[in-house]
Amino acid sequence: MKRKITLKQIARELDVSISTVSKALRNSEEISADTIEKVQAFAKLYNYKPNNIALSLKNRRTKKIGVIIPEIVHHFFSNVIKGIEKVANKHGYNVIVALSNESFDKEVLNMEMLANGSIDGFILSISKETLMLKDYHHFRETINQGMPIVMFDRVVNEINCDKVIVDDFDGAKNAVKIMIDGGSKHIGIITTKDYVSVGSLRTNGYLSALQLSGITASDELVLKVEDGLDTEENSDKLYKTIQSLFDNNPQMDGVFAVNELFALIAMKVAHERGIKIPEQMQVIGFTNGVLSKYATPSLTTVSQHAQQIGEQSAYLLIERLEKDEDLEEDGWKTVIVKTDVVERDSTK
Amino acid sequence: MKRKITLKQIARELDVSISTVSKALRNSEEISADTIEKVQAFAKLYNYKPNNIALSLKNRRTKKIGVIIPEIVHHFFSNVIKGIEKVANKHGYNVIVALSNESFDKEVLNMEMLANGSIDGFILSISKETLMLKDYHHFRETINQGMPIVMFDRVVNEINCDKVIVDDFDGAKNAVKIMIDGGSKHIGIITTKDYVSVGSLRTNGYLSALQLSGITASDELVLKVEDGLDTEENSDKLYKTIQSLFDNNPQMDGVFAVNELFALIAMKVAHERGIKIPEQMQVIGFTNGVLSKYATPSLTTVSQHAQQIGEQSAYLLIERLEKDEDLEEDGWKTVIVKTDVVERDSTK
DNA sequence: GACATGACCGAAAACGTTTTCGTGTTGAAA
DNA sequence: TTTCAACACGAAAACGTTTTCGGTCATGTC
Repeated sequence: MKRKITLKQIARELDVSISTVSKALRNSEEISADTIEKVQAFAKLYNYKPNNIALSLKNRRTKKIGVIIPEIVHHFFSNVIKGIEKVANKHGYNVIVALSNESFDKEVLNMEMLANGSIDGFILSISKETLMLKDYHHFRETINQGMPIVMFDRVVNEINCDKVIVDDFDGAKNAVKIMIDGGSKHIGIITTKDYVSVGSLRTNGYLSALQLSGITASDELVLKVEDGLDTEENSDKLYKTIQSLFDNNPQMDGVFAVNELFALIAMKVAHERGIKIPEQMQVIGFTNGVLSKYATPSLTTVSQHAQQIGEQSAYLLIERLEKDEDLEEDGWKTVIVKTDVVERDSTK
Repeated sequence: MKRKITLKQIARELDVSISTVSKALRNSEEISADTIEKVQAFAKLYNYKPNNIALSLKNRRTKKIGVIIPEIVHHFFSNVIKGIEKVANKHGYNVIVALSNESFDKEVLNMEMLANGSIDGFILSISKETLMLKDYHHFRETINQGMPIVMFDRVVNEINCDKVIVDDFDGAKNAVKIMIDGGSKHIGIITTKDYVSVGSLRTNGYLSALQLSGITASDELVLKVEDGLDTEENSDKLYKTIQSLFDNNPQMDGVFAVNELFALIAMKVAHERGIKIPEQMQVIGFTNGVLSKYATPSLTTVSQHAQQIGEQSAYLLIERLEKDEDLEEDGWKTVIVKTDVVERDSTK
């Protein structure tokens, strides 16, 4: 098995020094035209590419950004990454993705693997388990060692760093308001446990919208889905949980779900029970993915502009990376990206 | 901004040599218990972690696997990655993901970025654009430079490497047979252009099933969707294309779609036209993701055992990586992972 | 007292780059 | 012939590790 060719090999082959080869390849003024041509021809022939590892070691920077996301399958994260890549590539950075699968251990592990030299900075969204455990030591350590972090979507106040978030509260409030305007009186919400920051923010937005319209909230109508139920294995349990929301609230005429999956299942349950959407029940989801568009009926959603979130995150990180090293430490920014409600056929 | 602590700094601080520190940290016999304790305590205090870049350079291996996939959002790829990670982690490897977004240029770019030192080997699924252009030079070059590649799902005969594929032909054949057994006489297929290998294999399976049952195939019933229509921006065009399949074939009573999205849209179109599923039309998709399960009605699919595909790919790659370098070159393996039909409510 | 034996530690090379500084060889000016 | 710049190139250090090969002691043995 052949190895990649190195400067040293080229040098030996052409009977010049390593330095000469290096300079020739970068068209240095110091090297004669003859030598430059000779070296470049040889390098091209053997398809020489500088070894990135050696370069990283020498420059103490990799020009790579590490992205850690909880789940790869959500359309939201996919678009965030698209946004990150767009900005990163424009600035000469590459993007590397690792997954936490919503697990604390994997998050820590993957961060350690990348932090020790593989990348220059992180863009990440915190896993559910981490949020539940409230153990943020790995973020602190990473930052302490001089590696910047930008958090998006699922952020946490306890850590000082740049952040990009969505106006979850207002987004939820607007969505619920639309349902109220459409005539819904008994609106249920399918959300996550409160430790997921965006979940609780959206829940509060929901409550606020109800209050503004003089509707008294009912605990019965609030379903906080336990963690781990949104995996393939536990899908039946999730299904039953949502069915019970319908069982407990026969008068329910609207559902606000904090993600696409929850909304889809709610529509499926409604369909099974002969509840007509949107006539007898309106449904709105959060996150504007493909599922919403192709659901039957198509789902009204709160769109998050995921790509924009990615772009903003990349900007913040690169700005910090390119800034003069030991300048002022603080001045962490938090960028808020607005949401829009995309109305489709699941609302009136 | 603090930098990560290095062996050299520890050595200076403790007034010993770098070698001593290195050995002490690895509990070498050569070092006295006193020194070991002193060094380890200091290292722990300052949270010393060896610099992976330096290690990679020295060892000429990174213990990292690079995965390149066309699209992050498909449940299929998500599960493949899960499988890869499972096996990789068990063998002490880490996994790094990069996206091609179905683009040839990004595929080449990302491979180059990872190939030059960042990883030990690739596991990848070829982008549609690459398949269309039939330009495989980047795969050849990578392999020539001694970096092994394992291809999965979308593979290509022109390249010699280990491969993991699905029995697309048989899977499609079985699926169509189920619809025929269920009474469908005019079965349409929504597939991709032929250069996507799995697309054409599935098309052939469909044709074979028809032939076996004495049904003559009709060109009208075969819809080969153009590339690029399955992105968010072009979703309307895709929609219209599928509508035209219905328009051209009013007698159609069955649809076989080569992916989840196509199947979902077909169901949506059927629903709009008042066609009852499965009574008046049966639908089967390929790939068993969440969408199928939660569609209304739930979708019968050909399940691909994505995780198993990932595991097999990782096994093949690691086996090759750990093998004695300059042993026999060839003997490329192709592993076939079987499919199963998961029957749900969209078939009788 | 000479010598071997361990115990403990350090110097240096190597991985592949880039870059700074130095050095030798020209040809021309003095 | 000497001197000096310009030109073309090489040596070496540095990035952070691991590992091989010695080296320096003190101790024990005869």
